[in-house]
Amino acid sequence: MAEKKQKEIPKAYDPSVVEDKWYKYWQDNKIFHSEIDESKEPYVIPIPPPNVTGMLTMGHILNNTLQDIFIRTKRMQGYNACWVPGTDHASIATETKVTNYLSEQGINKYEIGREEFIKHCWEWTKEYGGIINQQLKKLGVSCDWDRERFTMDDDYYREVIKAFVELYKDEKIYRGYRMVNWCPASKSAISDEEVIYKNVNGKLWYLKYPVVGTDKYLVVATTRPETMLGDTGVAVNPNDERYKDVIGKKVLLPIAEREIPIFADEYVDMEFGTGAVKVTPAHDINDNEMGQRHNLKVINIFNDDASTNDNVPKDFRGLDRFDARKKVIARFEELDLIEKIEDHQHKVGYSERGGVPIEPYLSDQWFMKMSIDSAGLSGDGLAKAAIDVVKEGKINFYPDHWKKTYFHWMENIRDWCISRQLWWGHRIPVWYHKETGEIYCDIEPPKDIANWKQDEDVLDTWASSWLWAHAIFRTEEERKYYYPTSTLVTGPDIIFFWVARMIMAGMYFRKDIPFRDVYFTSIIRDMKGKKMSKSLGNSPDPLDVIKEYSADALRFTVIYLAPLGQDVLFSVDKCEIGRNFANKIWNAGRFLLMNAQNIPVNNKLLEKHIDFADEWITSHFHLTLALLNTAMDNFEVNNATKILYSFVWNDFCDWYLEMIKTRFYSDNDEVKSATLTRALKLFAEMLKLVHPFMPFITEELWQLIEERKDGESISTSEYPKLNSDLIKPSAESEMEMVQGIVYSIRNIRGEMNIPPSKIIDAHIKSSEVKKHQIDYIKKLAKVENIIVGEDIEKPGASASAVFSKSEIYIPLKGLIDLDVERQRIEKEINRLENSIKGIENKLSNEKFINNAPADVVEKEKAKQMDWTEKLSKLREILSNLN
RNA sequence: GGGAGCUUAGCUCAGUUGGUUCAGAGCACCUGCCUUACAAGCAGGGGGUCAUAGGUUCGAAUCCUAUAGCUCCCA
Repeated sequence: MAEKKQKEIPKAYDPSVVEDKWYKYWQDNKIFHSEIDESKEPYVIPIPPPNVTGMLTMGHILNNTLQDIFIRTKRMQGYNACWVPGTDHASIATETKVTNYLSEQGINKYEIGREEFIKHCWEWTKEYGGIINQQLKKLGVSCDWDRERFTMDDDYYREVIKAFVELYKDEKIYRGYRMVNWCPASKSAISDEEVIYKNVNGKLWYLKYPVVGTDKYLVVATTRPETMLGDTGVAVNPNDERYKDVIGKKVLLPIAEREIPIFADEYVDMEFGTGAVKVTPAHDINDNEMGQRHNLKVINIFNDDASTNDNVPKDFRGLDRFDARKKVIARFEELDLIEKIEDHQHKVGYSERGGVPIEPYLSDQWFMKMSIDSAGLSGDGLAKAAIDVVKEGKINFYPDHWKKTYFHWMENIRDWCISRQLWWGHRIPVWYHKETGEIYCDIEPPKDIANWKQDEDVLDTWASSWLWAHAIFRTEEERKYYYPTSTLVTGPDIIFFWVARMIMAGMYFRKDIPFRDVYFTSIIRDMKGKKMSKSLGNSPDPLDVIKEYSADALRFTVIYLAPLGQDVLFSVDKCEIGRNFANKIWNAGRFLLMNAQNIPVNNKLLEKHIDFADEWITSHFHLTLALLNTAMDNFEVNNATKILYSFVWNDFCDWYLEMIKTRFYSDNDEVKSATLTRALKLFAEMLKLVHPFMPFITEELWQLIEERKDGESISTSEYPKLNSDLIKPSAESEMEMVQGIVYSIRNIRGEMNIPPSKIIDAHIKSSEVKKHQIDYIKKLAKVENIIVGEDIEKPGASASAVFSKSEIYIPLKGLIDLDVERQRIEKEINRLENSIKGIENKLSNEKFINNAPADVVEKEKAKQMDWTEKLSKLREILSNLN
């Protein structure tokens, strides 16, 4: 390690080599691996498993950086930190991809059969699976990779099946012939949550149905004329005067030539269309409910791919639903049964994965009981317990307002359709007896398997990932130790899909919450506010960004830009924030390490030659730590980055490092040594605070500071502990004064356009400025000679400033521009006058004096005195100038 | 139709329990600097009626009401 220091430290930080080197080091040394350790409290994060075939997005970057910040902080704070990574099998997404891939090869899924198809799925998974995890490693995430899980792993699979059986035996799962959201593209049911509603510019067709026994027509308005083939009634509102006389009569349904009843139902909106609606119980959820109320026939007119079936007239069979629409319209036109066609914008449900309009469709499906009863109190579904634990504050949401959304959904929840007509996934452990139709449900198949036929369906992916929080742990012993987990970091878009269901699963299977805190991340948008997505092409590839700016820079930038609960407007060039910050840290380290090549480090001198600058930076370090701890406790991670940024850049670099330079140039070797030793120690502590945010650069520098043992890492070093005793008001105020004087002088330099090369002097009239502060003021304000005294007279042709009780004069013979100086002073006088006026108004207001707390009044009075004093000094200066 | 969130400097955003050193940061802009850690930098500076209108209060960016605009979720 000694040679390392001798090496030239590059001027600019080069992350490319450093990042891969340390990630390998961390893995080789199992820094992130966790085992049960009863002496330590566990801190656990279950990763939201990305799709096994997914690619890293900016959303993943934000989400995983947050998790890494939490877990790294807790690890350093002495918790047994365990972050379990993994992927889910994404049943419908993966099956769609594999199906498409195979059909490109001319292979039909149904021809090769289930087993063969699943083999292809596994091949696909092996080829593309895990890419995302390799990508995550580039980000520096400290997951325990030895614990990586996949929802289709044998033991996880078994866990899912076991859960199904348990729920079935407890009568929480049932099979029913129900109307579900049918995706004709994947020929499967999907859940309510997988339906995306889009605004569609469609038409409203007004169709004339002849009323039987009259020469009149009843006009119905519809957005889906093709479904008329399945109509079994026409409904009107019972209060609708227009239709009172036709209720109870029948219409002759055109094309189908079938008589169907006209009936009254409160559901019908009199304002919409003509006030008369066609009713298709097989293909619309509301119609289905009306049909049940009025005992209507149910005629299913579609096959599972949404083409018309044999329940429609011959000419109309075998047509895709959109072709059927055209043909129905054409026939109505021939029959002169269209009254009019209007443009009409309405919402159409689309299948999230299939991308086609969903079809409400009656089929046999498996459901899980969710609902609470109408009073919202009990019910036999799973929702109740999950509502309670959030209400009782056992689980916290950040931001808290997501609770409202959560409760609203949970209280209106409907039973969950968990069966999918797919092959890639957990096959439902139910067998039907070939002779008797008897149902058998268990983990193991029936012994006389030849007499049974297994259900063809698999489970919804979320019906496997809802077990994630406990199923990631393999043994009961581990579950006892690691469960409940600590923090879940996820997007609000899956609050229903996943968060709510995990809570239900936790309460049902473990009788305990799955996690204590849920952090909902922001959504990453582009600079125009559009959501980043691959299809829009506005999402940068995170790996390119890492290559260009470094993982540390990307991490820091994303968090810096992402306040809790707010969306993030991101563009790649914003990563300069993180890159520049990393460079700043690098150069601060470089400065100290370069000095360490000439000045010996000696820990025995740590407490020697301490002055107010050291006390001040230590005080500020602990002040910062206090703020940082509070921010982290409240999950204000974005705030935490700002706290760190300002300490590192403004306090440590701008002031402290500049101040220790005066001592590095001292001729007292012990002073030099003590100063450097202390600075390095503080720098190392600072690196620890930054480490969870920027793991790579901090590890690199930490390792350069001194020789570390094999396998030692900043990741497992001890996090700084807050020591409030070290927060010293005396040092803070002393520093404040030095800074104030330095600012004043710099301001004069700046306003007067005096280049740094120009040597100036300062005369300070003050009883407060102490000898030991003068060197610092000289160095920081670039002043050659300073005269301090209580009776200093203002030298002629000088610029002036007042800070606190001190008057500062800069003799500027030949340099001073009296107009500029006058303006400077007048500006300051103006500012003061306004402030004082405000305070005077306040203090002359009796109500303020009477009502405001005493300390506030005192504060205002003190301010008034200080400012008035300062004002009179400035006025004097101004008048002398004139 | 119901709900949630947002509106502060040219841009992107902070601002916890209401108190003129809280009107702030970064970027951009202007001026001066290659000052032996850093030009990815240093020093200085300009810039905002805190969406609008009312209200509560001694005092409002902060609390309440209404209005306008934007975003999202649910039906």
